[in-house]
Amino acid sequence: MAIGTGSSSQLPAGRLEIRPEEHAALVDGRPLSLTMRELQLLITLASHPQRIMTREELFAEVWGSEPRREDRSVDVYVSRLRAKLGQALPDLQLIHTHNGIGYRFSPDG
Amino acid sequence: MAIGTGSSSQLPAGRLEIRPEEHAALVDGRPLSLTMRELQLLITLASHPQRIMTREELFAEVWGSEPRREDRSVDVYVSRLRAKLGQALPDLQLIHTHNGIGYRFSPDG
DNA sequence: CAACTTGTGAAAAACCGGTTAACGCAGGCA
DNA sequence: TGCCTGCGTTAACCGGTTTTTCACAAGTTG
Repeated sequence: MAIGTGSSSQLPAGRLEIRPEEHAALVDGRPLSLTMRELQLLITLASHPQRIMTREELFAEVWGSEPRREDRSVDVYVSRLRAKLGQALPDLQLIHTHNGIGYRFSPDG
Repeated sequence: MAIGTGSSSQLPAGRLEIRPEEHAALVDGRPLSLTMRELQLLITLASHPQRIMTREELFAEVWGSEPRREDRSVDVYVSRLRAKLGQALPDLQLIHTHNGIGYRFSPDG
């Protein structure tokens, strides 16, 4: 797993590679077809590995504002992201739910 | 045992580490899966080591209100907390009962 | 022992999260 | 312009989890 900090940065080991500046996320070198929101959510989560992020934090970074009280957008996008990641990486559970708090990205599943 | 005051603060020696701002409690680096109430109760207890805290104090800090007369919620959550802590740290008795008064958190068992 | 206190399991109620579907909007194009 | 397509948002449903509450067993105190 790698998050590119420049278009040249990448780690050799991981299967998932994220290149924010290229608007791309690759699994085994093949690009996932993510929408803008999905990609930004993935980037945000992956930028803080192992850290539990609240919906407010995620919404702030991806949407750039505060969610209204009952906003489920983050949930919906996490769901879609999981679906696409799960298809490319069936064996890994990268995004973990923390009930009552938020989500956590774990690079190693 | 360490209670993080910022996401960087941590003591090297202890096995239990609490990071309130990350909504996490770790034993030997591995996160306990605590619910919100359980975590808040642990944080509250651990924030006042060696101090006997009454049910009223604990309830006030965790629930943010006053318990009704016969409320046993604190007891129930202490029980659950002990169960989860006891599984991760079988040799330590971190939460002590003070009959007729309340509970006390002792970092060293 | 008798009265009181605490521990714990379990039922009931409330809440939360995953998912799907429906809707609206904007862009592309004939 | 009118249609089509894809994305983002919102709402609703369902299942699972958490919280609350209750009941009784076990422990403690005097």
